[in-house]
Amino acid sequence: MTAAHQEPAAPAPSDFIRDLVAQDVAHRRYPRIVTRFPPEPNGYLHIGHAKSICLNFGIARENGGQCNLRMDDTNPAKEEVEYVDSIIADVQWLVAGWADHCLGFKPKGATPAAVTTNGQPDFYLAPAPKSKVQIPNSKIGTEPFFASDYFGQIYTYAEALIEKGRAYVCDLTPKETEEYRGSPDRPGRDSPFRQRSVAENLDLFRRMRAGEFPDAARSLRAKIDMASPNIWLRDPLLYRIRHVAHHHTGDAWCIYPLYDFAHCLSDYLEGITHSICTLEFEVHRPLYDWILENLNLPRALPHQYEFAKLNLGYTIVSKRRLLQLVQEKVVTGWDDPRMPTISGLRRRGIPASALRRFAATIGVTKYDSVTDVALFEHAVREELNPAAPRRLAVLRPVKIVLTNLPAGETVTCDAVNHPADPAAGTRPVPLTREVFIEADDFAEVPPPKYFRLRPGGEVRLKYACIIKCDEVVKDAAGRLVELRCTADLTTRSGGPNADKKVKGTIHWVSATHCLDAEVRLYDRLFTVPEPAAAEDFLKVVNPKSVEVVAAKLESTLATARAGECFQFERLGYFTPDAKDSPAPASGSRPVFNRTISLKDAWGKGPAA
RNA sequence: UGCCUGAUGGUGUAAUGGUAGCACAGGCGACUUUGACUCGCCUAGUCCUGGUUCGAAUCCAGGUCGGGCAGCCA
Repeated sequence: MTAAHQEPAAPAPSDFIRDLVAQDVAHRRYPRIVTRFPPEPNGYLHIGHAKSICLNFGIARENGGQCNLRMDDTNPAKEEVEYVDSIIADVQWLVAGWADHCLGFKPKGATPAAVTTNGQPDFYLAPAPKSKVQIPNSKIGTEPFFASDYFGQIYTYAEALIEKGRAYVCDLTPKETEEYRGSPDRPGRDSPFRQRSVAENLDLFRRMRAGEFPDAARSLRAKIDMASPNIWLRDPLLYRIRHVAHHHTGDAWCIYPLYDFAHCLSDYLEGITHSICTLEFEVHRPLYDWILENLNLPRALPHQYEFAKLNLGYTIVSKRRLLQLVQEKVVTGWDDPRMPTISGLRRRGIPASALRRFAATIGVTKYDSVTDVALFEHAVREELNPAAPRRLAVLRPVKIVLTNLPAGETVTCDAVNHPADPAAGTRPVPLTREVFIEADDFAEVPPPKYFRLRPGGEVRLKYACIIKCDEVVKDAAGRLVELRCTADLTTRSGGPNADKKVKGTIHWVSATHCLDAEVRLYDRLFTVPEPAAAEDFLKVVNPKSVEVVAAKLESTLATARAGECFQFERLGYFTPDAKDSPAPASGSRPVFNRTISLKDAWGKGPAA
């Protein structure tokens, strides 16, 4: 984006969660609103996470609060630092210029501090001062929150539960545990180890921690109710034994807390007020509350709220399946521009503001829906249209010889940089004897209502003049070689016949001044509206999701850099590829990605 | 057949007992040196059956249909 672009002055969004937050604010139930975005670092963030980020950061922003970025890293078997790095980069990019002042990071290495709250011992981990939030990853700087930084504290809470008789060490095997749990319509049975003494539980739990037992030999369980209609209240597991190194804590632990135990406590330790998650955690909420309520915690407790995650048409929004696409090399990586990952979308040229606009458009509800991709595409065009400078580029060139223009002569034309913004100015584009036009813009046998170039017909070269097609030259095989046309220079802007009307105006570039480039044209990755519902989603991958063309660009595009977005007139929005673009001035062909085509009422489909 | 939860045009949503509105998509038209943008007009909806009420998308009851939950995943 070359032009600074402000967030649209839209009315503050409203939804059922924001309404609840507003009530809590009105009743002063918390000193400050604190939310969190808690991804597990086992994959890259995608557009569904973008919805959640916009919700959590949006609420923080609208209430003068803060939103902590927290790695929910309690399962070392699946997690990697590559993922934590990508998550940090993606969140910062998405939030930049919008809610970075709300982004909660902690001082590097910080863990919850012992404090006294209302005369009671307590633990709390404050975010870093705002001034330092901008420099994550430096040695003395800040970093995201990590659930794994709370393992010590969580362990202490586990012992507290044991001492209260609310948790016990269970020796059932995983298989037996499943059998004892019962089923949704059949109550479970008590574990034979349920009545162990506090002393024995404490001893066993400490020995679990000390590494005396092999994986899965024992577990720590909450003692709640094996007959509960809610499966998650049937003595859920709190801790499991896993002799595995952790990406953040190394070999410090061989027992790891499960999500249900770690999450609510992480929220509490960070002073989270509103813990917002997706619908599948609804049945876990009673457990979330049970754990916190059974620990006599002195500060106000966080509460969990659930919303429907995003489902997008023609798209897969599932880390597991996205990982499959990467592993099976259906795409080139997590940041392939066809991927709905935040890094893929960014590389594709989608601005962060478009993701935010999209999030605001779809709102937040508990209704499980499939959002039409058209809503997303609209948000992208809404952001790009006012911001993207216009350029001329020909994707599938056809040569035109302007027979009345001498070779070597250059007619300099003025092209406007943005039709809606005179301040963007103009740039010179050279008209020469040989130019390229789009293959689509000539039809030897035009269909009805076709108003571009045809044999004997006239068309305007945008910003230049009207030309007439005198002759169609073909080779022996009948393939089009070139079009021989005459240019009517009196129809140039400012010329005596400038106002002459022709039905069509087409884009073009000078054959002698243009730049060769590789342009990648992307289409949807799947051929069906709901690939997630397909028997095998890999079988509905669109075989034509990318097409690479050798294009001719106006020479001013030589200095374009990744991150900048241009509208190639009549075609769509394009951006230099951040990974494959050659170094500037290297002389190699630049590589552009098509972010999105222009709407096309004529072709009724993706342009070009 | 257990528990939790939801249902408003094709899609996403608003209306919080008082005129069912907005956006997208679709259609028609105006404008146009982008078949874009912009502008105007149009199409199209409260899951069903009862009940409460002067008045129900909203409250109540019963149904129907959808989603979620039985990992030592999150």
